Amino acid sequence: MPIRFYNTLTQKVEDFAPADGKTVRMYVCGPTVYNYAHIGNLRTFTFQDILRRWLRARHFETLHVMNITDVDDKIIRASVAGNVSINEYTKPYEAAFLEDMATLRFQQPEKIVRATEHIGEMVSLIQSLTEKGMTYESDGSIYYRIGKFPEYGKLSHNDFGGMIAGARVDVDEYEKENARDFVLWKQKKDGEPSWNTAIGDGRPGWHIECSAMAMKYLGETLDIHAGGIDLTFPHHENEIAQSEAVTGKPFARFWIHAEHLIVEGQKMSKSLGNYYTLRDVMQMGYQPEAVRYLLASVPYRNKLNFTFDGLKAAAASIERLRNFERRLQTDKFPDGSVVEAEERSAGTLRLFDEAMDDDLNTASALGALFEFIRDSNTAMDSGAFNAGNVGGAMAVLARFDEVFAVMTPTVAEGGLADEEIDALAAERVSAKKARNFARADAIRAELLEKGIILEDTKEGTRWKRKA
RNA sequence: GGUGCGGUAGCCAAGUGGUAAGGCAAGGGUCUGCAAAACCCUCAUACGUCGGUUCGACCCCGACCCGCACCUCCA
Repeated sequence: MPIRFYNTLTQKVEDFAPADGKTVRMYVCGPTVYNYAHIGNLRTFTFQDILRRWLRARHFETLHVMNITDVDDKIIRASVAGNVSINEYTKPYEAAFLEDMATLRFQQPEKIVRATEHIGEMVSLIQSLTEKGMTYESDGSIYYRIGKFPEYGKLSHNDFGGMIAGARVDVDEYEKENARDFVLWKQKKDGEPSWNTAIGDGRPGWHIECSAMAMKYLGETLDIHAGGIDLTFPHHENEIAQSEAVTGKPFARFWIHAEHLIVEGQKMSKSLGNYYTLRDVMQMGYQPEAVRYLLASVPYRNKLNFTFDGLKAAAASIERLRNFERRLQTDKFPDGSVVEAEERSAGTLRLFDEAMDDDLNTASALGALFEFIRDSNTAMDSGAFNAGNVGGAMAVLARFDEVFAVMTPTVAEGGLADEEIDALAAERVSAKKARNFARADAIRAELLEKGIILEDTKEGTRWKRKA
């Protein structure tokens, strides 16, 4: 079975393959760097990372472009208020975002592009639109004339026909022909940043940035355009209008949108006090892997209810996975190989892949994985799992971690090094042998304090870091 | 009002026209110097409500109730 994705454009789950059969040309709407990313943003970006990783797991190459919006109304307002340039204002947030990406183990897109570095491309695109009669000027700004693009609304499945047919609907302080016409180029305002270009002194509208950058790096028709569900309208609808009016070709073959995240059953908002950044959550003592796991475990088209109970459950689930891996690595199994165990590994791999192929059904993929772990543990307990089966089981975990990427613990800064832990663990074993249980327990308590858990097993003492 | 999504056990969540994956929590057990940790077992006569179609529906159809999102900046 091929990979299938739900395509917002057709409202159907469709078989996916890149147009050239090899490289997936994918554009994702990245952050507007006017603040730290919140966990809602990060849900969408986690989805994008899972998407990317799965495409690669399925042996496609990726040409993945993410934009960074570093000029927009909010940025300008904040930088003016802070009396700094927009560049000075956005740089720290851009750096923070890249840091968050790394913390959550997102693979780097092949290209990360900034709006302010592509003003020329935007201007050219606006000029092309003007040549086609798709624009008009009003008050020195340039607008897109949606009345000239009959397919407007095809992505969001809204029928704007009535309004388009109607005469002038001026609901704005600006003179627009149609209420839904959107700005391509804003005339310069005093005290605000601007670029002096062939189409005037001003700055680009938000929507044109993505059309211009996507087509520059990926060509006229992308394989995938992804983003948060809220961007469907108007942002992506407008991107289609801008791009297709110029090229006459479909802008993207697949539009994939991630649902939003809510917090404790409510919409996340600063006023409700349930607005969290990754930094906030980590300061509360949670590991980034737990955040990543939670954000990845609910299929991307469902609303995700982010709760701290859920975060704890995610950490516990990761523990179970790591415990299984540790058991594979440290237990002594009989020589040989058990056929059923081999079949179990192969079957799980198949189920896992099928679930992921099915529109990235991560919940179902996890179900197959945990069933495998339980059955494997049972087999180990009853001697029906041999040394020759370790490789197959490790391959299952590797497949899982290729996309979920949560198996390796994040080592806290200033934490104990492995060697120090080994030494203390060894000292405790000696103490135990000498029946000095007080000292042994003291060491255990000390390590636990630092997030290290000791386990006594038949094969000796082993340790792990708390998830 | 328009468009779209969803209501499955304490919580999260998958799923199929033939009678409910998985995770967490909880209870029981194995192991152990006691613990901890780990592992195993148990855990929805039931899938928002009411009708209909069907030999049979949680899964199809209709109505209704509830929640949410977008239609304006928003991941």
